[in-house]
Amino acid sequence: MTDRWALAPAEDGGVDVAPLGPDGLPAGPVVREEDPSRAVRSRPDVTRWVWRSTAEVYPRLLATGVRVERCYDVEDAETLLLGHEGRSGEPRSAAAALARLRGGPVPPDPPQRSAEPGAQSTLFEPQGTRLPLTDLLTVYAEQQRRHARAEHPDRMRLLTAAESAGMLVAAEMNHAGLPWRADVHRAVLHDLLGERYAGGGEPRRLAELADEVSAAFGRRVRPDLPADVVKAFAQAGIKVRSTRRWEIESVDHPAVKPLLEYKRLYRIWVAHGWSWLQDWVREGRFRPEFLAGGTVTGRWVTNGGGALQIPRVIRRAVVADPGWRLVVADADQMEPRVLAAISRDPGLMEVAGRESDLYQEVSDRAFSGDRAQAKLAVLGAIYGQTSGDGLKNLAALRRRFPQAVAYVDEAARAGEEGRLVRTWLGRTCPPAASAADDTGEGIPAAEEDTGDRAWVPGYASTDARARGRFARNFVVQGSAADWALLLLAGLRRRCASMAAELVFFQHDEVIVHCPEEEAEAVVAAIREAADLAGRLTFGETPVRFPFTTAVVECYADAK
DNA sequence: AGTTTCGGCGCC
DNA sequence: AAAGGGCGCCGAAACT
Repeated sequence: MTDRWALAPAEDGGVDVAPLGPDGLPAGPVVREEDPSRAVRSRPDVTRWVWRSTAEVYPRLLATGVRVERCYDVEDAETLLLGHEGRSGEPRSAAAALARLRGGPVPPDPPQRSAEPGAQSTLFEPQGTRLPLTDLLTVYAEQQRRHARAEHPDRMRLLTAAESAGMLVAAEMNHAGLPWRADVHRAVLHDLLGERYAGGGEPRRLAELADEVSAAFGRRVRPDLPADVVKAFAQAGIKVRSTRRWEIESVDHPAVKPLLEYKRLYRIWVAHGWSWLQDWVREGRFRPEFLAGGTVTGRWVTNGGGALQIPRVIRRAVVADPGWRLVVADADQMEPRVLAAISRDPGLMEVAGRESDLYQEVSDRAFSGDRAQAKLAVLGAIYGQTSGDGLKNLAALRRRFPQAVAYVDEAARAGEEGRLVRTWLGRTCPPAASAADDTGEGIPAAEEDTGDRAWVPGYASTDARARGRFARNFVVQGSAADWALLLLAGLRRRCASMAAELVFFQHDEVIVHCPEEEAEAVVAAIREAADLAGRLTFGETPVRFPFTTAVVECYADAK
């Protein structure tokens, strides 16, 4: 029978549900259920739930122990479809989509709230305009037709399905939390920073380093104030334009060493110190809010706690529960492998078809054995390096892997010219932030007077160049994010039959928390999911996506 | 006084 | 060696 059902929260705390036919329209009556969890639990044969917003519905289900196999997130799909259609500036709520269909006034999107420490407030609040189930399905049915009009309909369907799966994963990670030992964290802080003083001021070690810096300059200097430091260097006869580490490092002055150490420890103190611990860790779990597809490229972001920037020394505090393990899995050289897959460059695909160190392989072929140079060249090509040794290295890369370099060059040109640029699955980079709706898409804004100027190498404006670099990186980083979604979806599926839980994801790295006896099965599941994700995302190519996996009790012991 | 931007740096 | 992509976070500085 029907395996797709739709679900829409009602005003009274209940939900409306209805089975869907192949056309995406109701294939049976709409039923009102008082208890959302029971509505789902009592329909175990449903393999995909269509709903407005995973963030609205799914946390409530998880709180009562209910999980779903798949979903389709209408508002996420709307965002992806609008982007693909070159309409990324338009409101993306389901209500807006409905209004566009009916020709009424289109409501603007509600402002996004930012997370507050420990608030968890998003769990029970609808964060958008509710839509009656029949209206939601009107939007859904039209979205099905819009998929068919996409540049690659099958890929577009895969993209929206994959990102919906990612939203389930994100909600489940938010629910599970990352195992966190506050006592270990405190021990690390004490070890690095020394005792805290009453009143919330700097801990002992920072105060000592500040004194050393002041002594070296011969006057009181606050090392946390860049302007103060620049002035102090100037008085010592040393011109520095900023206090960035790479600029200070080469300066010959006794203040440099304690200053750099101060900056390192200061960073840990303010970003992951005692107040962070107080704010973000509860009952042995760090609970950031993962947001799938939170960036233009499709990379995830987190709200609160800086979960994607946990310093290495602090990872000591991430410890598995007793009898459990952390399976830490890191994709090896993901971005160049993705470049091989999307460009179909024969040489690079052959290199990426091996599981061995890709940079070493590239180096052997194009850089006479200098791995570091090869790595810089590959990353420079992806990031759009414009100067330094990178250019010389790029030439060597271009000779050996012309199709790969041409692929990112073409993306850069499209970006500079203001054309749409897409990932392999069809996530689309807006041409530029529109002047009307400048809510900060992260896209460098277009200049007003360059629209009709032909693209000439070397003559593009600074802004156009920035857009070019963005677009060049977008196709690789974004396609990598496409692949990562498929990986997560596959891994989630394999973990569903185990006690294992996904607890962390960071671009090309995933952590699974599982009983010790499941660890080897999880390692195997990651490899299988990676292979499958490679085939599903990019089709049949020789490219492999190997992982480095470690089964550990403590995150810091991985790699 | 409250809000936004900046400088710097953590991660990939 | 030098500076090219994506983020979030913090305090201070620069606004209103």
